[in-house]
Amino acid sequence: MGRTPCCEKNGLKKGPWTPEEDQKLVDYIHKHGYGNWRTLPKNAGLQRCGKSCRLRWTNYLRPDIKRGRFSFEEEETIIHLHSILGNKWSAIASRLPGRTDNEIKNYWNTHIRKRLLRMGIDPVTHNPRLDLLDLSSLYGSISHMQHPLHHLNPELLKLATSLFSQNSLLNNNNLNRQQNQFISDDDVSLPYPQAQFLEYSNNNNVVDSSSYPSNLHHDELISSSSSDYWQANNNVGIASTSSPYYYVNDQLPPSYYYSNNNYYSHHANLVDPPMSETSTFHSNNNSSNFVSVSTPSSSPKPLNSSYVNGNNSSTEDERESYVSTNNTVFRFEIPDMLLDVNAFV
DNA sequence: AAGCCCCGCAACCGCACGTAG
DNA sequence: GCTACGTGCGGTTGCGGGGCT
Repeated sequence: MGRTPCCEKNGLKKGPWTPEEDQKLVDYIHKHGYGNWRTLPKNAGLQRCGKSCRLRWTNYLRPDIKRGRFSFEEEETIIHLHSILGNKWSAIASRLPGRTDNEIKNYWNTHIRKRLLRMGIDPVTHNPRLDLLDLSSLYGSISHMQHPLHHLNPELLKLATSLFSQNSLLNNNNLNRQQNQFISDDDVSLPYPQAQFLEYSNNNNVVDSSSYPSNLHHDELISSSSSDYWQANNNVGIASTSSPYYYVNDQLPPSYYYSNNNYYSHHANLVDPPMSETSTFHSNNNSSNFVSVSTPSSSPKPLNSSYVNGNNSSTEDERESYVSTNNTVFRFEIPDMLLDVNAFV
């Protein structure tokens, strides 16, 4: 025996609400409160089903609803919570005062999701879409160096190891074997093999793993809840098993960092200048000794570096170019000469 | 100016879950 | 345990506005 529908469709209005209907609903709720949505429309003189009334009230008419554009902080919160909770819009909404699950869901689907896709990030897993990375070309360039270990910065080896460890290329036995030979002389495993951390400091120096807060251990990071915060060495960070990040300027949303008078997204394909579609390693003109690895950007929009921290002067397009996610970022300090892989061929 | 297309968002739909009788 | 009810939730739809040709 199936349950009866929430309302009889016959004679009940559907579609957009009129101001008169809104007023009736608001007046009734102000006078009698809400609850028992099935009988409410009849008592309020509305030709609507209770469900429709409830939706209208909770998503639009409720007095505590905050309307208008989402702030950067709200966006960051949504992205972060989504990386933890998935499509639990009501749970996410409960942490964003004044925002409804419907509003957040719409905003996700129309803005954030598309943005992540453009950035080469899987909006479901919040991981870079490594299937888009042409790691084989990178590896091919490195692997036929005569003495690669003598020339490569250990950080670069770490980077390559990390990337290969995540990439489906590892399923290729031949590549896997080569890689094992390649790194066998040194233990270059990342300190956090399952969770890569953005590492940088306020003065543009890369923060070594050893400078993580001394009382913060790997196991704690990996097992901590994703909303665990720690503060040490004047840095503020957030530990997240699904989308770890480590940021240092508590005035910035966690997806931004500051370097050489420019703000950067965690994702290197958002930095200025735009990345090439084909190369994997890019030198950053603005910070001469940084290398960023990104998934290819599919954004057709030009990028600029004039983003002003968090104010409302930027256009929506500008915002879209800069808003990032709390995802993994690879950022390593590598001498310029090492950037030219061909120099070792 | 008209037609078309795209996109954002409000609203709807169907299912799940908790609870009372 | 079964049924009906009330409500919550996530996915989807479709309207309307704006931009483009």
